[in-house]
Amino acid sequence: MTRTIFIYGLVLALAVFLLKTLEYRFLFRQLSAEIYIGIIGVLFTILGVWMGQKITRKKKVFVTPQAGEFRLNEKILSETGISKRQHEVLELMAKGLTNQEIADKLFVSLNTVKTHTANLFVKLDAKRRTQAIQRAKELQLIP
Amino acid sequence: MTRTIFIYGLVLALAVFLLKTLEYRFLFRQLSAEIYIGIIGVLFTILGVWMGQKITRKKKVFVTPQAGEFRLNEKILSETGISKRQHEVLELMAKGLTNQEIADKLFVSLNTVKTHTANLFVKLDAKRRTQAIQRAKELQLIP
DNA sequence: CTTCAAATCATCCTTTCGGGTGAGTGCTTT
DNA sequence: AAAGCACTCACCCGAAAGGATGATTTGAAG
Repeated sequence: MTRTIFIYGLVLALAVFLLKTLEYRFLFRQLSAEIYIGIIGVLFTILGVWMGQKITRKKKVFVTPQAGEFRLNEKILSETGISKRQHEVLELMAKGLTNQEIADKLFVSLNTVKTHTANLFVKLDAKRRTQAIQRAKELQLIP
Repeated sequence: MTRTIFIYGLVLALAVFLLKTLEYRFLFRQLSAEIYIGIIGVLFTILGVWMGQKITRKKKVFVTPQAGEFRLNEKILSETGISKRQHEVLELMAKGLTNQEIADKLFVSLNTVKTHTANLFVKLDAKRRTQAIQRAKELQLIP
């Protein structure tokens, strides 16, 4: 953003200087003022279009984080107090695995998984696993 | 798009005319050419930004359908043979509601919802509701 | 009018979830 | 050393989910 504005200012200054220099040499007597203004207008319109895209494109990158690749929101992760192990369980849960399948995959007992899920539900303020998944996606804790 | 270009042309012509008229009356002797050009530049830059946004905004609507808003994939919906009612149930299921809550919301019995979910699982090739939700999202049947 | 699919509801039975509670181990922080 | 936390596991119990099957109604298509 800052660089975009800087470049804009640079081009603006350059254009003013350039046109001013040319004005008294070749163009002023050969071209009418209307055409002169028109050229400037078109030039800066193009510049404006370019600038506008730069600015809005960067905005869209920040506003829509779920578009494209997933990036874990570690801030919220620490805020909710979800541990690594719990996050693992959460991911497998979201894939549609049962507690037993999760237990097998993580080489722990079913009861352990149930404890993890129970703690997850509290931290995610959910009553069911489907709700927990929904919440976790909103909070960008899972893809 | 066409209207945007039309408006642009209109404003361009208007500006040229306006500035040309003013030029020989008040400004030309009072303001230096640099400032004069600068004003034109800034004006048309703003115009360019506005135009660029108009154009790219319309492009984004057509080019990136899944980024941002959700658009149902009706092709897959018909391929899987999921009915309207089943799709309703699917959406509520994905929100984390229990079968009983879905039944209350749709004014049908719990058994009816269970039948719908059972049929959904077959059509989505899922064994559990969490799996069904996962599959449905992949197939763009739900947001 | 018949056929068919969708939607509705039911009953029976099994599996999975989730809540509550207690407890042992190991690592880090104080 | 003691406290705190994450991780582990266990048992009990009720709620929710899921499987299988049969039945009725209704609207659309043939």
